[in-house]
Amino acid sequence: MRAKLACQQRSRDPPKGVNLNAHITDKLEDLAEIYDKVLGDPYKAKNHNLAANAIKDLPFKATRIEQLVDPPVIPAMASKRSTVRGKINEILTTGRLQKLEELKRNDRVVAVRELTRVWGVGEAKARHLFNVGIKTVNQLRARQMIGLKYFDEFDQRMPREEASAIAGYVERAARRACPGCVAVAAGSYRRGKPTCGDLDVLISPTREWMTAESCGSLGDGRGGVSTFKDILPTVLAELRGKGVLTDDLSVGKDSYMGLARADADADGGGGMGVVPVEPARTHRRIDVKVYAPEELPFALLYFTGSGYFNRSMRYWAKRRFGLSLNDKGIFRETSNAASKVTDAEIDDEADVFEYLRLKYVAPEDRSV
DNA sequence: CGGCAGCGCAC
DNA sequence: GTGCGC
DNA sequence: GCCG
Repeated sequence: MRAKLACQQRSRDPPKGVNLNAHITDKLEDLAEIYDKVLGDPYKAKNHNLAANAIKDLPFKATRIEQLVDPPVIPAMASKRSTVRGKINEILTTGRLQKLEELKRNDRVVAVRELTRVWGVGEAKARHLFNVGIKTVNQLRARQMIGLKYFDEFDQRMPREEASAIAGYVERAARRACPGCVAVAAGSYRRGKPTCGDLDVLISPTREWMTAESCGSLGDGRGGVSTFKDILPTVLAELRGKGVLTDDLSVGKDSYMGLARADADADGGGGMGVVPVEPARTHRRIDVKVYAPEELPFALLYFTGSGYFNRSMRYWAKRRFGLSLNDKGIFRETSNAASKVTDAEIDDEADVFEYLRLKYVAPEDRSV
C-alpha cells in the first residue's frame, strides 16, 4: 500500500547531472517564482515547478510537445487542457512565453522579486516597500543603514536652540534661492517646545514672486532661481554644500526628508584660516517642504500639529461641514483638486479657523 | 468548488 | 493574528 | 495550476 508513496521511493538513481531542457525549465521556474513571491499564489508556483523539475530530469532535449505528452512527464501533461502544457508548447514552438515577458516588464513584479531575495522580506513586506517607493535592495540597504548608523542619535531630542540654528541655515538658503520667501520651522518647534524630535521647515515664495516667475521676469542672474520647481533642489544643493545636510532619506519634487546637523560651518564668524574642527554634532531628522503661497496657511496648520490637534480639527470640519482638510487646502468630500474650496480668502491660519467657525488657537496651545 | 502541510518564531 | 522561512 |  505504501509502495507508491514518494516518501518510500529511492530517488531516481544516477542523478542526471545536466539539464538538457533549460530552454523550457528556466522560463517555467521564473514564472513559478513570480507566482509565488509576487502574485501570492504558491500553488500555481508549485505546479509550474513540478513540471520544470520533471522536465529537467529528461535524458534528452525536448523539441516537440509530443515528447512530453506521450508518456506524460507529469500526469497533468496528458490532458489537452493542461495550461502548463500550453505554456510549454508555446515555448517549444515560439521560443518565448508571452505571459512571462509581460510580467517581467511590470515594475512591481521586478521590484518585489528583487526585494524578496532579502532574508526576512516576503511578499507582504516587499509589496509594502514598493508602495512606499523602495524598489531595489540598494534603496532598502541605504535606508536600513541610515537607521542603524544613527540609531542612538535619532533617540535624542534636540534643544530648540539647535533646531533654530538648523532652520536658520535653511532660511538663508531659501532666501537666496527665492528672494522674499518665507521659511518657517513648524512642528513642535513652532509650538514652542523646549526640545524637538525632528524639524519641519516649510518654504513658500511670495505671491509677487510667483507672478514674476510665471511671466518670466526673474532668473536674469540676480541670484534667485527662475521657477518654482527649482526652489527645493537649489536650497538642498546649498545646504549640502555647507555640510548642513548629511544624508538623504527621500528627495521628491517639493518634499525632502533627510538628516542635518547644526554648526556645520562653525567658524562662521571665526575668521579664515581656521582649521575646520570636527563638528561631531548629532544628526537630526529634518523635512523641508515647498508650498505655493495659497497653500501655506494649510501647510503651516498641518505641520504645526499636534497630530491629535489636527485630527480633532479634521473631525470637526468633516462632521460639521462635510469638508476635508489637508496640508494643501480645504476640500469638499475627498481631496481631489476639483473639489477644492475656493470661496474664501484664506491668507493665514486664522482665516482657516474662522472659515471652520472655530476660535483661533495659537501654536503654543496646540500641543493637545 | 474547496484543498493544496504545518510548524516555530518574531512582531 | 500575520508574515516569514523552512 | 491541478485534483477529486
